[in-house]
Amino acid sequence: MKTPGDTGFAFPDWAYKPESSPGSRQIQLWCFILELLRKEEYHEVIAWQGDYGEFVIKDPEEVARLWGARKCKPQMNYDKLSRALRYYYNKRILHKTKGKRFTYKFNFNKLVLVNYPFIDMGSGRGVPQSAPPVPTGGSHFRFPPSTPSEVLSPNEDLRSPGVFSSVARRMGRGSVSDCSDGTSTNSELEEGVGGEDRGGVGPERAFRGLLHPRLSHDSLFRAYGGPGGLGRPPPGHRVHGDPMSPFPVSPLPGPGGLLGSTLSPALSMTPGSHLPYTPSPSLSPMLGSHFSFNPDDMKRYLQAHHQSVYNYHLSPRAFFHYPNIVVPQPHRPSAAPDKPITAHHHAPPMPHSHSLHHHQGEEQHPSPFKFKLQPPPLGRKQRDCSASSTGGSSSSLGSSYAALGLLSNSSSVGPPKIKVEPVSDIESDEEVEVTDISEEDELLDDYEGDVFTPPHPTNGTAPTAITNLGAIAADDLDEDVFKTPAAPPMGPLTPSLLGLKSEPGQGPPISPGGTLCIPLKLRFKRRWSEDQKMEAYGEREEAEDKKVRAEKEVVEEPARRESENGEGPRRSPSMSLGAPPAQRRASSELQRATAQLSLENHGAC
DNA sequence: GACGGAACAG
DNA sequence: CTGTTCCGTC
Repeated sequence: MKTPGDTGFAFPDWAYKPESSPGSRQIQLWCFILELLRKEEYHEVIAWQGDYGEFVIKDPEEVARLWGARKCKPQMNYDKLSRALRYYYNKRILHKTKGKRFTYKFNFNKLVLVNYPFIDMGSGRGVPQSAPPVPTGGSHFRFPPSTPSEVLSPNEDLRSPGVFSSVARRMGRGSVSDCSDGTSTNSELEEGVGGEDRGGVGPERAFRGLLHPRLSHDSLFRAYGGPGGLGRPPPGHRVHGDPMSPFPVSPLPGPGGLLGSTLSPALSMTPGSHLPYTPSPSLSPMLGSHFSFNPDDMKRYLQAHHQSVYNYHLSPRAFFHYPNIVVPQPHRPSAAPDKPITAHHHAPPMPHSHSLHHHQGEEQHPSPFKFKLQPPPLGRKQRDCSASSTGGSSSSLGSSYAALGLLSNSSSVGPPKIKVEPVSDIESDEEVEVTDISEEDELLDDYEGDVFTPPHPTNGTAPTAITNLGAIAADDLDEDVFKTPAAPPMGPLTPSLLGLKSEPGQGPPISPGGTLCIPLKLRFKRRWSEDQKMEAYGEREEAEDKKVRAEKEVVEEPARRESENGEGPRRSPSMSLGAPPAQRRASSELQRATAQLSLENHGAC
């Protein structure tokens, strides 16, 4: 299963971002390092070693030379290169392994998360051949906090927790450079990613290819049954991916599957749990009136949410990332992820679970569902060139572009339909992260403590989950703490992912597979009531949000000036970050439900 | 060797 | 912005 060309992964060219971001125009050092790391031929000069994500530069000068060659900087030397590397510390892309010469460690949380979605993580393809040892022991996987100023730098929108965010954001903007210099790896990428795609795709692959990273792993997974859902290999199934791969490839065996492996503990809590969902009364027709489980109501209800989300929770940037993604065909609603096929047990009393049903037939394997991607809200230079250039070529690339809102025409969709699905989103995430640092930490700790089982020693098993360090922003643990959490093969992770830091007595029941067992109906109901509560909270939250913002941004002119480019307020008040856990949980559920519904509703597409 | 400030380049 | 180049410090 390795990719034909198999040099592992490559970064899509959208990552290049030729036009903007001067600094990212070319390959970035970390990409380059990764590139070397995955090629056997360079194992003499640089190789994975030690902890997960840790690598040692065996021949500094050679690496420098190679780097210099790549960048056309003949004068490059290790001293300079290392300076560049050091800059990554603050970005939390890398950190130094103290005490070991020439040894650094990647923060795969960000890198992988951000970059791998476009790669075939699902099949382990596209993963570096050589990879760092699987996590060994720590339960933590966080980066030492960067300075607050760094992390919360105004440039980062104040909300950026860290690299993860910044990288992701950059990605969204297309500025993250890809690892290739544009000459060497695109093909790889296509082969690796696109190539396999054609065959039978695993859902995750499809998702990844199609969606924005965050969207893909979080919302999508949740929407599609989360762990163990579609097409996932049976639990216990092999952990695939490169055994050595540092990238937590999807391969979580079993239910923890994509989610577990892909998501980082932190991340897991962010998107869903943080989902700052704040209902918008005006947009929620049903709120306050009546609610029934009849499909129409549900639909409206959810649509209202969508709207609400759209209007209040997504910033323009978010749109850029999730340009009206319409998920027409569900693959499989989250409700029945693990029991889908045999749904009879507890088939959720969903009114229109029909779509569900039919899919059940085809079940397991996922059809890569198609997304309708629509043009981003607006503005932004058209990066048609890139889109067109790759458009048809590789599915993955195409998807990537699509994800970036570049493929608007491909699916000539009329009026932009706004179906913002899984809201998990990006921006909100970020905001949340910042304001919720303390909670994040708690969550993380929680996660680490409870959910994360100590990584298996390098057993060549699946790499594990990538943690989202970005979310870790503030805390500081020293590097020893920075261990990769191993994705428990089975998925102890999931619970937290789905349940979002499920509190012992409170989270939704989780099935063994990590799937929620609550019937859809029930969930909706729950959501319903929560929404009502939330409404009440709405204002307060907003206020809080502002407060927080004020504190952080201080003089920054807030949003009074709603973006001039009518793209919608980039910072929506409701994006609130500080949503109480309960709300967050609810939000995530909403997301799930929404996704489901939306999927069903669009089944026709 | 590692770190990080500072100036500067693209 | 992402580096690159220098350089002083530990």
